[in-house]
Amino acid sequence: MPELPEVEVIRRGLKNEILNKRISEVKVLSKNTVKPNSRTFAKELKGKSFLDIDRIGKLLIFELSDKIDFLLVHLKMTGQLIYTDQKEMIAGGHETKPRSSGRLEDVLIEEDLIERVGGRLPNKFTRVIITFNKRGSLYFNDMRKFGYMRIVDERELKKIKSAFGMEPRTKEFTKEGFIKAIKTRNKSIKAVLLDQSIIAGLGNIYTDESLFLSKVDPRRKASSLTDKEISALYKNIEHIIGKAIEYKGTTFSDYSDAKGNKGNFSELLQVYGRTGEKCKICGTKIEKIREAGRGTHFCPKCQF
DNA sequence: AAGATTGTTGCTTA
DNA sequence: TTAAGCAACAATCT
Repeated sequence: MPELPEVEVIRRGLKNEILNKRISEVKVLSKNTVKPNSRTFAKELKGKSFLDIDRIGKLLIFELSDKIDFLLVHLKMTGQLIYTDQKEMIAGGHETKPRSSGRLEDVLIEEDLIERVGGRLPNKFTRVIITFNKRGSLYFNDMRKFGYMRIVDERELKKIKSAFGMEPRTKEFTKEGFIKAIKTRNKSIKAVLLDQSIIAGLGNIYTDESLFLSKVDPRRKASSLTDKEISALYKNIEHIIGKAIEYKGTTFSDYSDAKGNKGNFSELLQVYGRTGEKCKICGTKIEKIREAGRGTHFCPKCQF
């Protein structure tokens, strides 16, 4: 369930840790997770380093030091990217006891990581391990195996990027452009906001939250929204995405940042996951329906 | 024990 | 072309 804010927090965290470090080892524990195949994947990464990490929508883009290829990572629903340079974590499989050095500092760091990640790494959901300079490792965990890692060249990257719509909090995300994008669609506003080719980065949580803040019923046809409503929606999307990044994302079940930390935005959620609870504005019970094929939370009194 | 679940793609139908 | 609905991907929880 990572959406734009969660992926952005991961991107920033990772940038501080792994740039310009030589990749010494690549372990693929689940072959369908990487494309095109395990052998090519490992070969393309080994010996290189990451020069930069970029993002479009929910897709992470790692620039490789050969200046030709890029590593794309999509976390889909349950993917996690966690970096640690704890030797114990790397050395010990989940059946092995941690081999702590015994130094107080190391023990504390290790216990802290276990606390945050919920266990030692790798765990049974670890699909890929990328190790740098024989020390720190980047773990790609993904319970449901929907996520992927993929190497592409510049041409493919360009093509993939072109399929994304405008992205909140960038200069292309203008009020005028947004109004036009909404007004010209006949499907529901919920479906439009979730459509990555129209607006990039919103998922189920921030879509429901933005619509609540804007007092718009998620079932409304996008084209039926007034300029005033769309303007409010525009402002609220910008606001909520910014706020969520500030709070390090929303942790519902699987999300954690690059260091395994949980996000703190959950406490600010107004409707998502609050089915049957009281609306914080009017006290009416929050309802959950199905719209655009997704569980959709809203206040039947505040949103119309 | 059937049904629901965060994201995305692709297929079918209208 | 556009939109809606659904299955699939896999694992877990209720």
